[in-house]
Amino acid sequence: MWTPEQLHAIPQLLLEWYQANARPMPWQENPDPYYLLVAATMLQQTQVETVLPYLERFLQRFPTVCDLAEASEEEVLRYWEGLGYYNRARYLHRAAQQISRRHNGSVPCRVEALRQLPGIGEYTAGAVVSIACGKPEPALDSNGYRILARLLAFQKDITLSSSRRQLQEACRQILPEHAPGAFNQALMDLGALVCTAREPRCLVCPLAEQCLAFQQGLQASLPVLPPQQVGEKVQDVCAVIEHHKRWLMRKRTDGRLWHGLWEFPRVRVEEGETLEQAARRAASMVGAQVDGFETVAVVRHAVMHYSVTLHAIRCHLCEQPIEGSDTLRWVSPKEAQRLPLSSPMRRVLGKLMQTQKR
DNA sequence: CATCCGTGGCC
DNA sequence: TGGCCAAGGAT
Repeated sequence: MWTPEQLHAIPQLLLEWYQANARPMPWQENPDPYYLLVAATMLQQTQVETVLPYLERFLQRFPTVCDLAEASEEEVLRYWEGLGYYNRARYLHRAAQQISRRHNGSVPCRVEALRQLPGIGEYTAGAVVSIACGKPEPALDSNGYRILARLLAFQKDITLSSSRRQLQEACRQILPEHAPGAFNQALMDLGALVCTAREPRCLVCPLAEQCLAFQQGLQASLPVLPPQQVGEKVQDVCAVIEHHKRWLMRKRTDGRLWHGLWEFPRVRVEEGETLEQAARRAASMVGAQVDGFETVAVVRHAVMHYSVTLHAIRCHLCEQPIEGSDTLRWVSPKEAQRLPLSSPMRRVLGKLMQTQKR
């Protein structure tokens, strides 16, 4: 796999580059395992610049494992709102509760123990133990896989589990025992700053001389990735059901998209269906009969491979009132603002509040 | 192994 | 505007 020359030169050159070019991270002063656990979880599929303000707010509110374990899921989600992948927040919350009970409130520093916890995979466990505990474990993220694939001119799809295993093994062979945390972070910083997905800056790369892809002029066509799905355009409607200046909101509990977040009852517009018909269907989903439809907001957003136009349609409750429950509430505008919402639903609420003022 | 889960920035 | 991408993990 590696030539003897690469085996020695790569970790050396990478660590030297890292000493001069490391991006400052808030945990560098105090690499606490709990801090790293929260940070690594937030950083899953999410860029550093996006995470940092969330991380600060989150740790200020939940400074210890126990603070997080004792909080309500709804409050945890409120602090996660806007970061996406909300299962991460719910798993982290549960992990904190398990650490509280089974590990006396201190985050374990063994990969096998961490991997038992919900939401913690190979990357997150490796990041925590290597950075917070100095243990020689790889922490390969998409940056690491991309860099290793280019260094080795690796020709197979790097998202295959067989490829991942090979690249993890390759990483172990060059992982320095004395500085695993710095090495792992160096891979991520090099991937973010130099060995980028598009237009890698090979002319300033410390590993250019060791990189088989660069030598063969393949850096732009590696790594090999699977073909991706084509985007689909869809229309959604949410029903803003009003009654005595309150709105009927429901909590999503389908275990899928936006699980645990609140919304105005929402449906996908079906083929041949009008927006008003869809609004009736959204209302009937929570047992409400409505009339008096008026579009109050149109919000465009993207979810995964869908491109969504969300129409918020205000309507009035007719006939008997609807009973609230754990997952259904009549809320004042002020109460609505305090609920955890998805980003598009937060924008709908913002427009509603604007029109309310006038 | 395939699919699902968010969002914002960039070009 | 639309596609791509980012400190992945669960089912």
